[in-house]
Amino acid sequence: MPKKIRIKDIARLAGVSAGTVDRVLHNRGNVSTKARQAVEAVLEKVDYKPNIHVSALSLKRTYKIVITTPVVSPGEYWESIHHGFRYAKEAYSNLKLTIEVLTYNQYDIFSCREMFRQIAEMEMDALIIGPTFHNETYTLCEKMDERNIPYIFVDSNNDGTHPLAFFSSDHYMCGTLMAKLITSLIPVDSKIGILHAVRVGNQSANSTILRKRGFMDYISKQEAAYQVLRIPFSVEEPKNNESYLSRFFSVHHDIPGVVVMNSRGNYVANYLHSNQIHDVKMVCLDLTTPNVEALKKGRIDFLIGQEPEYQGFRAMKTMLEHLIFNKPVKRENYVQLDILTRENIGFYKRFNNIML
Amino acid sequence: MPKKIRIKDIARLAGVSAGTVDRVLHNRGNVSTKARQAVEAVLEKVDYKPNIHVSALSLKRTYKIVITTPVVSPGEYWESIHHGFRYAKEAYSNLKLTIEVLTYNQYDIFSCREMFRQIAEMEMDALIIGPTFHNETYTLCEKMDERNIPYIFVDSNNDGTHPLAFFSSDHYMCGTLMAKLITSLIPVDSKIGILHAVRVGNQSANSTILRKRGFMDYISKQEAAYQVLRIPFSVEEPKNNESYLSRFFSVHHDIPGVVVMNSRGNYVANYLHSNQIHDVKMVCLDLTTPNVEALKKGRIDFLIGQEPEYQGFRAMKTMLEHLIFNKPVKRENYVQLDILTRENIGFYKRFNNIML
DNA sequence: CCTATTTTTGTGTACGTACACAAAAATACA
DNA sequence: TGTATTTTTGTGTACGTACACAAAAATAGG
Repeated sequence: MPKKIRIKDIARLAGVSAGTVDRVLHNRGNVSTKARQAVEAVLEKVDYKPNIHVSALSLKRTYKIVITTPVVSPGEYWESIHHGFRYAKEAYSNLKLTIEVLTYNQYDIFSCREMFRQIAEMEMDALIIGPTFHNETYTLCEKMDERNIPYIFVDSNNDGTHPLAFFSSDHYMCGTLMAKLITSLIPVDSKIGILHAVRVGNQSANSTILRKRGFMDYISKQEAAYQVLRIPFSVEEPKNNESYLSRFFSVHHDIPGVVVMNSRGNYVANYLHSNQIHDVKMVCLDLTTPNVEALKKGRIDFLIGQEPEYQGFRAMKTMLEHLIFNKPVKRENYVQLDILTRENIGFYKRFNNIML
Repeated sequence: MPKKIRIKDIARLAGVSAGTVDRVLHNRGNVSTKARQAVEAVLEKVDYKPNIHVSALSLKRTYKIVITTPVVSPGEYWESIHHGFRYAKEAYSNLKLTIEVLTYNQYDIFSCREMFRQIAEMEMDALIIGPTFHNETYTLCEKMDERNIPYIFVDSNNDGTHPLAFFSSDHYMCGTLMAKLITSLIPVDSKIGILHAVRVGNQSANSTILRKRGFMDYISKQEAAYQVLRIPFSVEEPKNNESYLSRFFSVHHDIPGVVVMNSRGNYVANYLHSNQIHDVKMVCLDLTTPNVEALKKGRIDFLIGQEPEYQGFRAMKTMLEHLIFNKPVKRENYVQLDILTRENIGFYKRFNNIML
């Protein structure tokens, strides 16, 4: 077992002092070419891994990180992502961190535009973005690129930008998986109800669209001729949903399976239950509190999880380790698509134990 | 934000020196009743969380941990558990650890008995056990209890013993889940082939038996009348398996689904493929390399994962934090039952990112 | 009451890194 | 060449904990 190499060891091997090694490691400048080369030569040879816990302990300066995401509601998807942020912050509680959370209304493009305009001018060391509107996000990122401030996406990537990294599920594959699951539950050639709300004002290839594409591509590749029927639904304006659903299910009273591609599956599941419409198999998205309840009660058959806590945790962790320890970063990070049933939901850890 | 409380702070509040606080925290003795009470009173009030990274840094003594599990083969279940052990060891690489791995032949009770006899007498600070044979494990644990050496199980618990903790899947629920999945794939009232090898010499309620029970209980609760057929198979003596399988499938050529409750699902999947028997849905266990391949090729429909890397990681981590930092331990730890398909297997992280 | 012994308590150092500051070397300029 | 200035380098301290060791207090024994 090779002994751990320390800064002091590198200094000795390079014939310089520890201070010089430190300056080279952190690009602090004020190092002669000769000394730099000597240190770099040693670094080439040895496998130096700084003890990040000690680094954190010795760190003096304060880092400021800004987070912007859609508004957070209890028990919902974005709350889980924020849990991840907080958990990472605790894991690095010996660092001196200032974290500012700024949320926008994901159903109001003007709210987002105004918030992003402010953020673009703020003092900060790094930015974490939960994007919704493509153009607004793009504009913000352009500004960040200009100012040389690193940013990381959670939930989705945003085309044309240059993030340090993103943590997201593969939305297309998510749709494919949902198709696979619903078709395994229902007879061949039958109808499938599909509910996906496209957000007004969002011109981008957003996650729901990608999911739908993955879904339809899978269906069309099957030998069986499924009939996919769109169920009207609006997350923004819930008042009409009851009537949308009742109209749909009175026409298609024989529909054997429904897929919901946003996190409101519980709404449909509970509608069906309270209207005594049984035997409709359901595949839904996200472990929101009401969805999990519906799953446990057997009103939803499969629920897909996108590791939101993990996304938040990793985004924050990656950013901190980049900023402070200069750790190399993997840019593309697709998270697991967890398949949950009432049988295995109880063991799903989310957060209690997983990290650190 | 409340400032972090340190040993020094506790000392000041209790009117003693840092050394005394240290002695109380670590039960090192040589503390007057008065001083102890003063310190304990302060500890009641404040939320002291030692900085375990610094603790590790300051630690002088070496800890020895013994691991015993079945023999490890490349790409198989137990190798993943050992990956977890190693990963945890790396995560705590600033600790002074001596780890001794002693494996036994899980198909030879005498090999196990002899190995455990030796282990019972060895010098060590802690033991991690991957149990197979109930009585042999029980005897070893009795000895450990006597010697006051803590032990943790991975993969299964062992009745009647007193482990510090165990990390295992809920095997009964695993069987239930497999039943749920296979019945969702095949027509009602059809036949199901089930393959589960009971190990010779293992009288205990072992994991396979529990899985079978969970499976059968689920099936018998269904309205549909499935017919469950046992497929003969021997992991220990593979030479007859080919003929077992050919006999079974020639009789039951119309069987629509097969469940394999040990990790050899790929064997059946590939048999079916090479004998042009298609349209047999398969639900199998464990992400061994050959199983994952069969899943990706579409020869297996659902694969259940039991987080073996996580089991190993957590077992080691829990033991270290107990031994060294005196961290409170949760005894019962059931791991996730991950449902994998060819669609989501690619995102399954196992180890690359998860921990630390 | 004094000394010897034991118990209790406090102090100091190491661990590996960041960074401030002082010291030394190199360079500029007269 | 000598002094001033800048660049480069080395040293020392802090961070929070474990633990060795020395100092102080309490107790025992005569």
